[in-house]
Amino acid sequence: METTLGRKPRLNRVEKKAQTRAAIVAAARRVFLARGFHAATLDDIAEEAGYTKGAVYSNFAGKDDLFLAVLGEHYAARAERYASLILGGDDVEDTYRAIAGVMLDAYRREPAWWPLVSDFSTHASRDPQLRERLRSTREAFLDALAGQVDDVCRRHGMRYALPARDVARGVGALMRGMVVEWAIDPARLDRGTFEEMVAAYLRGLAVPPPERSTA
Amino acid sequence: METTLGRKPRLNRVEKKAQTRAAIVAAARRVFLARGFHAATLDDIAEEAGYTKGAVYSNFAGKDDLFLAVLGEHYAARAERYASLILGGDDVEDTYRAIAGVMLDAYRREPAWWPLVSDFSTHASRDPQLRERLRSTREAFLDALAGQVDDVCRRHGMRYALPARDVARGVGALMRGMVVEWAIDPARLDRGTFEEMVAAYLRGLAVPPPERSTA
DNA sequence: TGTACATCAGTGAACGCGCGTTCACTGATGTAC
DNA sequence: TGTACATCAGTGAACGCGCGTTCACTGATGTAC
Repeated sequence: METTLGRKPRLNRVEKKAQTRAAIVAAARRVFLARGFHAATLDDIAEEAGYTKGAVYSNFAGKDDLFLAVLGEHYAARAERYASLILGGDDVEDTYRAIAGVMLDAYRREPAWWPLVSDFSTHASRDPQLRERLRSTREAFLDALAGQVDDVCRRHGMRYALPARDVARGVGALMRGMVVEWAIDPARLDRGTFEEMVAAYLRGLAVPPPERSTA
Repeated sequence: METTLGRKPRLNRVEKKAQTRAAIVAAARRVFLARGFHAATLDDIAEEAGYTKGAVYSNFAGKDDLFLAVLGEHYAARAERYASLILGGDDVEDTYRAIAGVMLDAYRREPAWWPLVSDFSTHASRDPQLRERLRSTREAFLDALAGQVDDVCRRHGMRYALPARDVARGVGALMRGMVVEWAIDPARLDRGTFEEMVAAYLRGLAVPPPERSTA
């Protein structure tokens, strides 16, 4: 005796397929994170989802297409969360460190995510069509981040020497690069150091330089 | 009638093996750059070098070991070149832009190099022994870069908020991250933008902030 | 200088293995009447 | 409501392919005497 909010025993074909697709994407995310893009196999993913490889091919064009689906969901969820996360205090420096902190926390939660995207990017860059799909997926995500940068500018009455989108791209690049360092040598992962790096980049990009003697 | 400086017709075993090894490393570099770490095969490499796969295994423990040899040679050559390259003018800003320029030129010359190292890093991070070998190889290279940072400090009578090694690590990270962006969307490769990013990072990291009214 | 033996860099072929993709098929769901 | 047929999500197995690694062997180089 379940309400309509509970698991419906009867699903039509469209609903059932959507459910299967979602299960595969969720399973793919886990397997990709656990094994990396190259080492993750469609067998692993199908089994993790409780289906066979055929089910994957019934829902996706192939491994690349499946990964793009995982990536799209990830970015959508991230953009939503970011939208209300980086508020910070009255000091811009606090906001800068908060930005670094949010990224670092995400990394600590899923350290394999960033290398995963890096590997897929290298892979995708060798196939024009795939590269274009990845590009547009990422660019949509960068829109959200650029919006955050604009918010920071508005709140603190300032501007940067580069377009908001490039400001965000740089922060992401710094993070992505440091993730490689941390992968090689986890001992280098230091919150204070990374906060200082991000803050320095944004501080140095601000124009005119922020005056500390405002308050 | 060649002098002793010419190609010696007679090579003893040690010399001949060293020659083979060098040829394989050089061929490996080309094939890795052309196809990427995962897609490059030992068959490709051996053929490119003019040997069979057995010759590779006679000189290296395997694919990973061979890549580390390529990496070691690259870093050695780079460290040497850097040592006399980033001189810059009287303005620190010029030096910052020169640093960005040197990296960008290297990228333009061999765009596949950075993704190659990123992919190998992800790969190596999954094997403790391999990761340690990569770590020490990289750390040696970072020593050279840290030396460059110290030179800049000495020349301009300044210091940074982070140890020289981390300053360098951050610049490298920014570059590595942007390379991923450029791989996805080559149109984003813009000299001015990247110079501004690197300059902003270093400018923001300087303590106390550089005074423009010195001259 | 010459001979007999030892070494070992590089050969060539096979091994062992697993992956992404395809495809004929099935049986539950959907549709037409 | 019931029947006959159509659809298609997911199955299961095979296909096609290539890779990293191993290994018995060879023949040129090195060594001992």
